Amino acid sequence: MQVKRCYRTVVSPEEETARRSDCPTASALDLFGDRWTLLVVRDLMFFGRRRYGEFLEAGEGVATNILANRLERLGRGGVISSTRPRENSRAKYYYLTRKGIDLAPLMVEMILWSAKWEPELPVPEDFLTRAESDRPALLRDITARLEGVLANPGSEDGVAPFFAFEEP
Amino acid sequence: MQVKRCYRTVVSPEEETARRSDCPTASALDLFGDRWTLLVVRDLMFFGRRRYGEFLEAGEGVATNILANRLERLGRGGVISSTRPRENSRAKYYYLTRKGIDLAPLMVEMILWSAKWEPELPVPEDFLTRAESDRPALLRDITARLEGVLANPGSEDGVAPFFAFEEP
DNA sequence: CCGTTGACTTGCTTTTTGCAAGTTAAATCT
DNA sequence: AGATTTAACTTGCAAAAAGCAAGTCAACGG
Repeated sequence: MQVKRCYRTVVSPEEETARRSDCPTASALDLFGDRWTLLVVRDLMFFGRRRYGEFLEAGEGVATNILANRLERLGRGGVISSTRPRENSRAKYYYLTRKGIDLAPLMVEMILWSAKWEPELPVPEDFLTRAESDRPALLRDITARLEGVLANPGSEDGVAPFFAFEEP
Repeated sequence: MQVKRCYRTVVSPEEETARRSDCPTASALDLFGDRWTLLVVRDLMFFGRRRYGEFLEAGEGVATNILANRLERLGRGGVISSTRPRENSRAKYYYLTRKGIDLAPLMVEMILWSAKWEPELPVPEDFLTRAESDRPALLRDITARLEGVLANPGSEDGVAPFFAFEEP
């Protein structure tokens, strides 16, 4: 069994961007194939979180260095970007780019799969029924909100969480 | 910034199945949030690979122990299962369960996202056009093939790769 | 019977993760 | 205005996971 060599990204100084293969699946996994990256996408997409501190408090307990690393990776991957709301502000708002917004179908399928196969997880009923009855419409809704954020990413107005996923 | 604790799976003796949170996204990532797991799903789903050696030779270069670990994890997660084609045969055929087959929409969205945003990757034209023109039909086609395998997983007949992804 | 193949396991090294503590400049309070 | 707090990170170190090479062990093929 002869096997090819694997070359992969390095965490530290400047992460390489070499990809393992030309497979689209492998290439996507090179960018977000880990336990944290898609959670920040989720936070941006469904929970209206957009700041470092908000991601940290999201509940799953990312380490601060890992979060910083994943934000950087997503940024270099073109999935997110960031602005300061005002000049010289220390605050920083992250937001999904068009490429990031385009992950919505993937995220929705992931949630639906989990909902179906681990029914004890709390997924909002109306999310499921809307996904069932008219998925394209649901996706248009999600996308439209995110495009609103993208159009004015530095707005200091809070971003409303996607209705189906408001937290208690 | 107060942050909650993270508890996670362990590789060695008996992997725990504790989940980090009730979020469906986080829960899914607990199962397949890494660089290799979904590649074996891809192999089973699109390339007609179903044996250990075939996964190894897939081109991305998984280490043998990692592959064994991921197969075990997917098995425990109910995504795949395996049979021996004949009694006392050492050969072992892996196959997607219904839960695994249900990952098809996720996988397809992932491929389409990669194809869109990294256009230099070689994705078969007809896959893209079919996905564009009638995605449900494409998914039914993929699913039907996999259900064929599931109905007779020990068959020693080769599984044809999904037409769109045949290799050179 | 004997070397080969297939499906792993084991042991060790390197890389990545996790965690706690530290840094720095803006924002807020007194 | 000066002191304190907060936000967004770094840094250093320990623990876990990934990567690599080599080994096992029972069928299989000749």
